[in-house]
Amino acid sequence: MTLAAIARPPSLVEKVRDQLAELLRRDLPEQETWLPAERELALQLRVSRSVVREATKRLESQGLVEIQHGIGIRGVDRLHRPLNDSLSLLIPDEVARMKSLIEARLSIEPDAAAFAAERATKAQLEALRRVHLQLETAPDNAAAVEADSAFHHSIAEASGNLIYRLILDSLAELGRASRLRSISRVGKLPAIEQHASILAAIQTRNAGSARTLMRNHVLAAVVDIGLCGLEPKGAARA
Amino acid sequence: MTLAAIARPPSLVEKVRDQLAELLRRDLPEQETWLPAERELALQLRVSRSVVREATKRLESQGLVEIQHGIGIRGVDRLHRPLNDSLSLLIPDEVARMKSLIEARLSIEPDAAAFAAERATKAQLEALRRVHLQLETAPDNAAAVEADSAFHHSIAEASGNLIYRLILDSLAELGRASRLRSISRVGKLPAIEQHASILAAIQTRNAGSARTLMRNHVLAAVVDIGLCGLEPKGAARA
DNA sequence: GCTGGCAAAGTGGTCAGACCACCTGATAAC
DNA sequence: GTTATCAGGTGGTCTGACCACTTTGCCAGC
Repeated sequence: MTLAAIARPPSLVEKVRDQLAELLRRDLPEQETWLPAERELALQLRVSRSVVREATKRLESQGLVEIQHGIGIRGVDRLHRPLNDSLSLLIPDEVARMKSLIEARLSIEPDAAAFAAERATKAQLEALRRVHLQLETAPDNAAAVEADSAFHHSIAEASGNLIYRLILDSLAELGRASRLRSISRVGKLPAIEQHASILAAIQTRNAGSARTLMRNHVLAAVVDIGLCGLEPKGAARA
Repeated sequence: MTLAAIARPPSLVEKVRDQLAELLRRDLPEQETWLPAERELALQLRVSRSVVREATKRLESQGLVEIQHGIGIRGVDRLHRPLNDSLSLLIPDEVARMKSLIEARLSIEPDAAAFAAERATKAQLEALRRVHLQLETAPDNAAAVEADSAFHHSIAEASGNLIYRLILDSLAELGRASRLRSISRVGKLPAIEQHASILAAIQTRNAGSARTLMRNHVLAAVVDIGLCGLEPKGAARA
């Protein structure tokens, strides 16, 4: 016999959090949002400042706001941050983390690229081209890493699957250090070339090709870092 | 020119959170852990109770502890919870969420099964068999869903990749409702059969077969729910 | 007029102590 | 023995004070 947990009336903090989250979710996409000051919020919501503080802190760790001492509370879109924190906690060892990271990317990114080839809107294709150009014209390594990440992010975005986007954003942030190492070692030319071919495949709506090219691109990164033996045997993919 | 952000000394709350997190990470795997009471913690750490509260609240939303009114603060392992919350926030619409969910599972679970076939330890194989038996002997639908989820969880565990485990745990929780619907409609027999064949493939270390079977298993779930058209074209997999 | 430093005001961060709401276990009444 | 009650401990909320950080804009000095 399985019993459902008793539903408990939500605490004040939860109510405040939900109300603020709802407000942010409505206004966020449009423009930068600043929440009122803590004291002001407490006044408006008829609760104590402690409650407001706990609620906003919670929103911060959910990646919905950024609290800045002496400045205020700004609405942001960092929903991938919690996953990021979880992974850092779960896998403290950096080498093990990198290995798991690559495996996970190999599972997800090729599919994301394939979906992007199928579904990308005109605006998303335009964004992809623009971001790709940014990598070509990047003045230094740091900017190159930035543009590299942005390219992968745009593909996840174009896949039309928000779960892909969330996961890949998080994995990208964890792998940022290795990306910098990789670009410092082999330069940005290989990445540019591979990105170009992936972009071409997506633009011509060739999902299969996009998948294969993305797979090879991620695998190339593995080689650049110096890891190996990541492929599961019996891989029945192209 | 790219500048690094100024490193700011961590706030009190962050220090307390890190210290407690470290303590929990060390003790958690072994047994149930109860944190001292808030007032006691404040005394020991020489900080005010507010700081302790904010820190523990943060740990709660990270899935590291569970705070119970009138009882205390218990260390738990719910690291997948934050991802779960993020996804619910990101995709409020349930149908869209379910669609993205299946796509993501199709990307990850077959690979996880393949890795499990390669890497599962004796103990993990034993656990898999035990969980499989639980599904066969489940007395009602609720128990069947439970056992079903547990089987997938065990495979993620056996994949040896904690990222897979974290992501799949979260996706499983989001899909729990649909699992119940599915089992109510078609019964547990198809699931048992499919699980059995996957288990066999893993036990014989046949990674390719495990991947294919898991893929079909997830696809079967799609049919049972009544969704379709999820496959990206040009899928170059078995 | 421009520059630099300084002070005021507004923000979040921390503190202390009180009281409320909830849960448990021991105790008293039956 | 069973049941009702209560005391003590827990987290939840409130209050109001003070500290630390930022921005802003005034103002003296150049």
